[in-house]
Amino acid sequence: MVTDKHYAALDQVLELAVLINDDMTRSLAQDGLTVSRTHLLWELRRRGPSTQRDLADALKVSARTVTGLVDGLEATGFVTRQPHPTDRRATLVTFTERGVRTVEEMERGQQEFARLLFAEMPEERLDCFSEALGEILIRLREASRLTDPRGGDQ
Amino acid sequence: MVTDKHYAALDQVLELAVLINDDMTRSLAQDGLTVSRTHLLWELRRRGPSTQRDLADALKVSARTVTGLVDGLEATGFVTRQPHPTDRRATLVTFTERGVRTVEEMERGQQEFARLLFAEMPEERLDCFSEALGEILIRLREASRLTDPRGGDQ
DNA sequence: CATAATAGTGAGTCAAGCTCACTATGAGGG
DNA sequence: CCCTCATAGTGAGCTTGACTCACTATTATG
Repeated sequence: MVTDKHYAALDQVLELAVLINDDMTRSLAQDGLTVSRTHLLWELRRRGPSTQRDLADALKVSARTVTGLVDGLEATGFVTRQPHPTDRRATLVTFTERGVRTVEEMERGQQEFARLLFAEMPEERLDCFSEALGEILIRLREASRLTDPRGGDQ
Repeated sequence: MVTDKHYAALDQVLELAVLINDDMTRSLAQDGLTVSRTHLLWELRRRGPSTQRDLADALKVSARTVTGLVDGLEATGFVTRQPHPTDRRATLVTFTERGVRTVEEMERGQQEFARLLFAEMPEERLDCFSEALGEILIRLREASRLTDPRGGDQ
């Protein structure tokens, strides 16, 4: 049985997804940054200097798309392409000074965002929320794994 | 203070947004339907026959964009354009038979989705989740209202 | 009636994804 | 050693969905 409560909760979840998305889009529209380019920067931060191939795999995007994103990020001075030390086919994407600074700013922005969402929430409620959300994510990941044509089982 | 718990919860929320988005994109890629076209269908369902202007406002999108979406939906036979009875500048977008059937199917899909996410969850936890999410949405809407250049205060 | 506002569209731009075809390089098998 | 195949990256060109600007047709108003 699906009750009204379930529907109400679903509506909340959908609204959350939309608002989070909007927020991301909006907050990054400076300095020629876009959502996708920002994803790439985050991934680069997580992995350190990487080949475009590795970035493509990590972002679940075609190699061609990464070429375009890196083109953009290079043009605006966030990253540079370096020759790969051992594989002359590959290039290493690395941060510039400016890129590092920008990512650090984005991290501060995320801290701010966490504060906005949760700072006023009593710990008990946060725990409950987090546990429920954990359950939901498990189900969602499972459903996603089953339907995703890219076969998201890593 | 922002604690590790806050960060963990934020990560969960971000993952939720991504998964929900992916799910929407994937589940609707049939019959020439896309996310935006589907949004328009939902809005049309909610409002009944509407002018493109009204749809543009409701979807917070330019009139030009709605023209394109309606073009697509008309081509695949989900909606038709009818002359407005009193204003000869305007056109009314209305469902075809097929459009109605499709929207009803989508509603069943949403029911299924609610079941997937919440059916196994004890009511207590669902209540707590929903309340916490409500708080969060209030803060998010507020933040969105402040930063949104379109001035989302209706 | 002249002017302003509104509804919709054509043309052209941009971001972000895709595929296909291509070059350059690397890795293995005879 | 060389021939073949795989891999890394890119050029060209397509799609969707957003945008703006300029335009037509119509309505509303001073």
